[in-house]
Amino acid sequence: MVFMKTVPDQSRDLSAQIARAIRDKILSGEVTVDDRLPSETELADQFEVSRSTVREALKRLAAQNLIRTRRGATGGAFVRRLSYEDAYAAHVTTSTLLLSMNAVDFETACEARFALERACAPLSAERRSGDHLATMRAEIHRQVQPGLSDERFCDSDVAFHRALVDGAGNPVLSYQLAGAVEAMQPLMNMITFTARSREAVVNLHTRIADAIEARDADAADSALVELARYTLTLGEAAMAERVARKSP
Amino acid sequence: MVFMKTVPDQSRDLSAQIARAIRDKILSGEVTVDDRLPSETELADQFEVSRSTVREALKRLAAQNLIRTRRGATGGAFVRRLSYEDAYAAHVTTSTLLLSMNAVDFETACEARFALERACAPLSAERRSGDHLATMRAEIHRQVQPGLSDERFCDSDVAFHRALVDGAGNPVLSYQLAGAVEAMQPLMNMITFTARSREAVVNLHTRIADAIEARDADAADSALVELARYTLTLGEAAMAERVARKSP
DNA sequence: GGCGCATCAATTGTCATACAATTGCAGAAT
DNA sequence: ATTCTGCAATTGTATGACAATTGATGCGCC
Repeated sequence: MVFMKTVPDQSRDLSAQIARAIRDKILSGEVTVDDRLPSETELADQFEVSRSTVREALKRLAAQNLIRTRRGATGGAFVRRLSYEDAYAAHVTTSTLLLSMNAVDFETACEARFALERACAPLSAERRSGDHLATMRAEIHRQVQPGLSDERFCDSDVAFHRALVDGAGNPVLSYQLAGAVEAMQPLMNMITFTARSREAVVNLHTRIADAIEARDADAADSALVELARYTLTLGEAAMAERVARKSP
Repeated sequence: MVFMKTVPDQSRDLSAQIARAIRDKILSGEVTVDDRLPSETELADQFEVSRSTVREALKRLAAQNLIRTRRGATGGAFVRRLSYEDAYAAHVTTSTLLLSMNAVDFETACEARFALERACAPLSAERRSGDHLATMRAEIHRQVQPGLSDERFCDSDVAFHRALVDGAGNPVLSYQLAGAVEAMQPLMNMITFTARSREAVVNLHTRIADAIEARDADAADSALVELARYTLTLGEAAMAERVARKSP
C-alpha cells in the first residue's frame, strides 16, 4: 500500500492533509478492516514529511475511531471496525455539543425527539420482545420510587425510551434515535419535576408500555403525542423559570 | 484556566488522556465557545508532558471539530462552535462507515431510513415553504432527464428527500435525518435503475410532492410507504444479482 | 526433538531542541 | 498621522534520541 505525495496545497496543515488522504483510502475501501497501515517511518517517507507530522495525522484518525494502534514488532496502525457502540457514542457527543452550543430552543429539540420516537413506535409494537417490555416496566417502577433525584429520574426516562426504541429490533434505527434522545438529556435535566408532573409522566409511560405490550401501535402513538405535548409544557415552564431568575 | 495533572493512569497514551481532560472541560461548559486554551507550551507545563504530546492531544480535538487553531502572536487554540454543517458532515461520515463496515443488510437500512423520513413528512406537509417544494419539483425534473447516470439519479434522489426533510423547518430533525439518508447512498448506488424502475420512483416522488403541496400528510405518508416497499424490492434484486455474480 | 529463556528487531510512545512561518503590536521613522 | 520595521508570541515542521512493548529468533539444556 503506497501513499503518493499528491502535491499538497503548499504549506497548510500537512497533518490534516495526510489524515484526509488516509481517511479517503479507508472510505473508498482501498484499505479495509484490520488492514495494517505502513509504519510511521514509512508513511513519513512516502509523504515526505517528518514522523511527528505523520503521528499528528494518525492521532486525528484515532480520534475518529478509524484506526487503532498497537506497539511492538507486529504492531502498527490498523483500520478499525467502527462498532455500533463507537458510532453511538460519537453521535451522542456530537449531538450534545450541537444542542448546547447553538442555543437550540426546547421546542425544536423536543419536537425532533418525539417525531423520531413516534417513527419507531409502530415497529416496536410489532416486534418488541419480552425483554424490552420488562425493561420498560422496570424503569417505570424505578420512576415511582420516592426520593429519586431529578437527574436519576431523567436517566430512567432515557432508559425507558431506549428500550422502546430497541424494541423495533433495528440496530440502525436504535443508533440514530438513541443518540437523538440521549443528547436531549442536558436540556431535560433543567426541568424540576414536581410530584404531580412525575405522576403524569409515569402515567403516560404506563400507557405506552401497555400499548406496546398489547401490540397496539395507535395507542402507543397517541400516548407518545400526549407525552410530547406534556414534556414541552414542562420544558417551557423550566425555561421561563430560568429567564425569570436571571433577570428579576 | 488551569489544567491540573490528574494522576495519569500510568497506563499510557498520554495524548488521549489529555484530550479527554480538555474535552470534558468543554463538554461541562467550564470553557465555552471562543475561549482560548492555554498555549501548547503552557499546557505542556501544566500536564507535565512534552509539547509534542500536547500537540497530538490538540489534533485529536481538532479532528472532532472541538477546537480551531490560529498561528501568530494572538493565536492559539480556541473552542469552536460546532455548526450544523460540521455536525452533519460528521454524522454522515460516521453513519457511512458504520453501514459499510458492519454488513448491514439493505432491508434494515432501508427500513430505518423510511421510518425516519415518515416521521417528518407530516411536519413537512404542514410547514414546507415554496422553496422546498420548488427544489423537490426541480429534482423530479432532473430525474426524468434521459441519459442520467445511475449515480446522478441517486444524487438527485438524496437531494429530493433532503428537501422533504428540510421542509419540516426543524434543523435538529434535518441534521439527524439527512445524515441517515445520505449514509445510505453507497448502498443505493449498487442499484441499477432500469427505465421502468426510474419511472416508478419518479411517479412516487411526484405523488409525494403533490401531497406536500396539498399539505396532505396522509397522502404523503402512503406514498412514502409505497416508495419504501419499492426501494426494498429494488435493493434486494441488486443484492441477489451481486451474490449471483460472485458465486456462479 | 521439545521446552524454557534470553536476546533481538520492529514499532509506537515520549521527550527535547531547533527552526520556520505567521500574526498582531509597539515603537521608530517620515 | 501614517507607514514601516522589528519584535515577541504562537503554532507548524523537522530531527534525533531514548523508553516501552511485543512478537520472533536462536540457543542451551533436558
